[in-house]
Parts: sequence; C-alpha cells; structure tokens
Amino acid sequence: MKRARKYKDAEERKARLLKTAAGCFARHGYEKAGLREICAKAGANLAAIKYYFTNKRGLYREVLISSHSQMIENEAMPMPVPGQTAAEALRQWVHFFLRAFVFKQTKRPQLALIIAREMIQPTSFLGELVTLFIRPIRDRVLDIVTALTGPELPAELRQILCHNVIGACLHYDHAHLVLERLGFKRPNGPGEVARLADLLADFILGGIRHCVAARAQPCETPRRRQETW
Amino acid sequence: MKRARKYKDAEERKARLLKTAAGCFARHGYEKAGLREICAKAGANLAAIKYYFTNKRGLYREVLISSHSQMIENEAMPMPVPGQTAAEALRQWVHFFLRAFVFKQTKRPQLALIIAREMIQPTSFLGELVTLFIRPIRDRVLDIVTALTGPELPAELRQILCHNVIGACLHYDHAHLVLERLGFKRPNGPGEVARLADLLADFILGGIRHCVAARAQPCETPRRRQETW
DNA sequence: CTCGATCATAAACAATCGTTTATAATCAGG
DNA sequence: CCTGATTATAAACGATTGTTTATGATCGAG
Repeated sequence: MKRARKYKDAEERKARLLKTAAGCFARHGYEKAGLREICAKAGANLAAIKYYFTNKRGLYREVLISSHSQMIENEAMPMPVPGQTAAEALRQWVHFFLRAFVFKQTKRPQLALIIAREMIQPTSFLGELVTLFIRPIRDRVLDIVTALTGPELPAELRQILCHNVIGACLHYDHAHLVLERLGFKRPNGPGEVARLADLLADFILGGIRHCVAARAQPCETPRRRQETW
Repeated sequence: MKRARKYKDAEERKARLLKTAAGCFARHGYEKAGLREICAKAGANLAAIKYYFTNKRGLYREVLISSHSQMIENEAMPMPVPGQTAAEALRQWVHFFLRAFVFKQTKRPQLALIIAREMIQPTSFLGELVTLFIRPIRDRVLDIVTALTGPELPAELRQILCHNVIGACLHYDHAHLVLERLGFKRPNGPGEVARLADLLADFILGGIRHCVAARAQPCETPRRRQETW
C-alpha cells in the first residue's frame, strides 16, 4: 500500500528524464529538441514521456517549474538587509545575478539558456516564466533603483533605469558566444566573475547617479542629438 | 543575348523570395521556418529554392548578406565627425542603434531579429555575421569609449565598458516581449525612441565616467562585495 | 519553325517528428 | 497461485520536413 519501490523507482527515472530534458531544451531549443534523443540519453523509452508528462509540452513545463524550485533552493536572490546602503545592495545583486546566470554556478545551468530562448522565441509558457522568474528579479532591482534615486523620480524613468541594469548584466549571458568571437575572455572562476561584477556595479551606479543628476539640473551635455547626419 | 526579361523576370522572383524568407526566418527561426510556407507566401514553387539558392542554407545565407547591403545603404552607422565631442558621438551612436535595431525603422526590420536568434542559437553563419555586422559596431563603440576614457585605461576595461554600452541598448531589442509583459510601453514613433535614446545615453555616459573616476581614485564605494549572505 | 538552354511545376522520396497503440513485464493484494 | 492495476517496451501511425526527380512550359538563336 505505502508506495514501495516499484520496478526501478519511478521517481528516479522521472528526475533523470527531467534533467536530461533540461539539457536538450537548453542546447537545441524547444522545437528542435527531440524526444528520442532525450529518452536515449536518459535511458528511458519513448512512451515514458507520455506516461509521466503526457506531452512534450508537459515535459517542458515540468522542466521549467522544477528548474525554478531547484534554483531558489540553490541560490536565492539577495533580499534587502536593514543596515545596508542602496549602493551596496546593488553591488550585491549584480554579484548574485552574474554568478547565477552568466557564470552558471548553479545546479541547473540550463535555466538561463532556456529563459534566453524564451525571450526571443517565446512558447506559451513565457507568461509563467515571467511571473516565476523574471518579475521577481525586476521587482528587486526596481526596489534597489528606487532606493538609489529616491521615489520622487518618475516611475517610468526608474523603470527604464531598471531595464538598463538588467540589460547590461544579461548581455554577458545572451551574447557570450559573440563576445568570445570578439576577443572577450569569459570570466573563469569565481574571482574573475566577482571582478566583472564589480566593474558592472561601478558602471551601473555611475549611470544611475548621472541620470538623477541630469534630471535635477538638466542639460549638462546637450541632450538633443544633432541632426547633421 | 542581353538578358531580356524572361518569363516573369527571375530577378524579381528571387528578390521576393529573399524578402519573404527574411520575414519567415525572423519570425520562426532558421530551423522552424518552412520552405513550403516561404514559397507559398512568395508565390513560388518549392523547387525554385533549389534552383536559385541550391539549399535552405544557401537561401539563409543570401538573406543575411542581402540584409547587410540593404541595411548599410539604408542607414549607415554614424562615423566620427571632426569637431565632435566624444559624448556627442556616443549620444549620436545610441540614437542610431536604437533607431536601427529597437525601433526598426529600416527597410529590413527582420535583420535584428535574425541576429538576436543567431546570438543564442547560432548557425554556421555566426562567424560571417560577426564580421559583417557585429564587429564593425563594436569597433565604432570601442573608438567612442576610448575617446571618452582616454587610451591610458587598460584595453580590457575599455572592452568591458563597450560591452556594457551595447548590452544596455540591445536589451530593449532582445527582451522587448518580456519588457512589454512587465508593463514597459514600447517607444512609439521617432520622438519616443529619441527620448529613450537620450536617457540611455545619459546612463551610459555616467557609467563610463564613474568607472574612470573609480579607476583614478579607487574605493569611493566599497568595491568588494560583503560575503554576509 | 526548330533546337537547346533556361525556368516552372507537381509529384515523390527519405528522414524525422510527436504521438499512439498493443503488448509484455512487474508489482501488491486476495 | 491468481487477479488486477501499474509500469515498461517496441512497433507503427500520421504528419511534416528538406531535398530530389521527372516532366512541361517559355524563351533566344540559328
């Protein structure tokens, strides 16, 4: 009655399927990842996917949510600490983000790739991905940015600053193949990742401060582009 | 002898195939774009692709290089102007980049999407794409950054700054679907694009200046992250 | 007109995809 | 052991893919 181990333990096989499926989805994308390849690498049969996940969609869905729980239990996003400067919080966040996404020190490094694909070629699960992964990250960054600029800055500007922050960081993940071809040596090891994170944090902090300064006393440099080209 | 119009003019059909193929490749990606759909929309036969381009790969290749020539003859990247501040040059470049890529005011708006895909899921043409499109852009930004920081800043740091610049801008293209779901209203029309470009230029200028300042007199804010989490 | 090269079209090919069906193997309970 | 539900496996299905073949239409030149 009490769920004794059957056969070769269904849980283990299911987990193995999820893991190798995550790898295949990350490498080839949802469309081109073949169920036969996944099953072969996981040592399972083709019909096992129908049995456990009913569908390819179902398999993909479970990959997403299992990657989510794996991630938050592996390395949670840093939350505000009482006696912390906003600048320190930002620096801390950049370190977290680069470590989790660019230099994928997590147990499921495929998640970042899957999200990157989903951004450009979304499936029907992009909505869930946004609410599960992306919006919490954005909200945290928005808090930090607001702490840096003060709430008197219009919300739209703070939102744009927030996207600038994420964009600058995410570029090192999304474009890493191009960056390598351009001669950029990928940070190797936690030390180099931390160094890049510090440089990025400096860049971002300066950018935010300059934006609020330019907002306070506008037109230090001519804001309107010259139409001479 | 002198290439009189044959049938329905092969050049026109080839051009129409290229155009609709660019759209399909941009919308569905290289793998999932179907030759049958392309031919149906272009009003051509399936075998015409083998005739004109020998392959699906050949078609994709010609889409890339034709998009390139179309782009540079449509809106060229701004080149350095003698009596121009480096800050002005940067602002000018940001305007160009956002207009060409984010708010795709060009004749072939598909190119940005194709490049975005190629970055994450590269085909064997990524190398050509880098030398044709991406490296020239990077080199121009690197020139501007060097003019801003001075050549005494280590080349590696200038390279990183350069990537920060491109990453912040490119994010508004790569992640635009996610940004919309996060409540970001896409800039609509040249005026709003110019406004976003100005804000981005402010952010970037402040970031670069702060990085050279932090390099000159280090440790204004604690650079090392605190390991308390 | 006739011939040969160029271009167009439809049908078929071989491979792969996700999904399903049919059947065999393995367990718990009676 | 026997039964019935659960799990595993292999084979096949129907659809779609890129590619090819075979044939027919259209032109310029002789």
